Amino acid sequence: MQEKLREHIEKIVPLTDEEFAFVSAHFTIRNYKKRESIICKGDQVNHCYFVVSGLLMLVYDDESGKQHIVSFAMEDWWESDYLVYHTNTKATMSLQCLEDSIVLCLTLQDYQKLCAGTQKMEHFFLEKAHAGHIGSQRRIMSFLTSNAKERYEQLFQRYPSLFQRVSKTLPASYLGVSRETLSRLSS
Amino acid sequence: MQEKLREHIEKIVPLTDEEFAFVSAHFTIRNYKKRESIICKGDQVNHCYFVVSGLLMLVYDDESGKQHIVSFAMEDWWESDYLVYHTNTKATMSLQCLEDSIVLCLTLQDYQKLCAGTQKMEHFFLEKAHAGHIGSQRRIMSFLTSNAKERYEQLFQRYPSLFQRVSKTLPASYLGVSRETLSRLSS
DNA sequence: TTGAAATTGTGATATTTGTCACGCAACAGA
DNA sequence: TCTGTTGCGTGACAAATATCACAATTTCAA
Repeated sequence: MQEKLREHIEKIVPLTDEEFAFVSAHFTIRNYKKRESIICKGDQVNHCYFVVSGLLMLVYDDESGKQHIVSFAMEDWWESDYLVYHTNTKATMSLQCLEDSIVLCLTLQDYQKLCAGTQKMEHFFLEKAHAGHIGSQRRIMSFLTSNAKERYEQLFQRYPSLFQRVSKTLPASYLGVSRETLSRLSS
Repeated sequence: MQEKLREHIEKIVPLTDEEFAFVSAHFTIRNYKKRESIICKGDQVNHCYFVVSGLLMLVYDDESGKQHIVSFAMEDWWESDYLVYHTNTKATMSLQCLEDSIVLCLTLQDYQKLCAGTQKMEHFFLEKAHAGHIGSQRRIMSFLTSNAKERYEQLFQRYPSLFQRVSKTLPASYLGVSRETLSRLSS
């Protein structure tokens, strides 16, 4: 399990065995079943999560009861309600498992210790944050420049497997389209 | 000029005079006039920019000639075509001045030197990257949960001055709405 | 000052997308 | 196996938004 984390980090910064032992000691491992919630709306958010295996989604439920998927998190992804994680407020979103999943959990305190303790890890998280920012920007561009059909095609091209792993309602609410419209587009 | 940068950084990490002198030495200052382009589509992107004063926009022009505003950058903001900045490819977007502007420029090499040289700066940029990521996520949520009118109101509430500083075509193309629709919404 | 260009509002209409309703098929749990 | 739930497609219609056209106003440079 931890090996996956090491590989993942070492794509960006190489680590000695001792360094990785230090890093690794800050994570705890957890198993979740399909449909379980890792974070519920209103929770204190103490952890961010590295997905070892499985599939998660970060969801916002609006007042009218509609679900909006802010992001999916597949293997090797980091996820949390970051706004809340960094400001220590209560979760506005929930983080749910779409498949049985194994995650590594990191508390905010340990995250800060890791960053302060080894510049390598701070660098690693900086690179990840950049990648996240660039990814979000791509998604914003997609909203600005593309209609529903084009956004669907872009998502399909980027994550073809996603459509086999989850029901089509979910990509629809990630794309900001009703499931009926998505159904018509994809047929 | 550099004082603004120092204040800005010190909101996150305190710096000694020597430290700031070291940081400051990596930036060069530039003036641009309204309508000038700091980055043009196709350029090599060598710098990222800290806006001392003025107003910039990051724009993507699609094949059909439509303009899409990926972001505005006001005083105290950092901006660049980050994807390109970090991957050393050619600009897909352009960065234009909406007012006479003063910016501080940082090359990628110097950015890396700064990060490697002082953990404080790496930490500073990490915090900035998080804030950027959270901001993008907010905008994505806005696309997912809100119609044109609500998005307009959110933007207006967040940056009321923007609507006095630029023509209404621009907020429209930031919101992903035609200028006609925006005009009808705001009247 | 003056004339050209840019900005803005608004009507008419087309297009895209959402909503509601329904039936059928697949699937999971008792 | 039975049965309720969920997922999926699709028709009919409604709502949101885009597009095109035009006139009034403002801005700005010669």
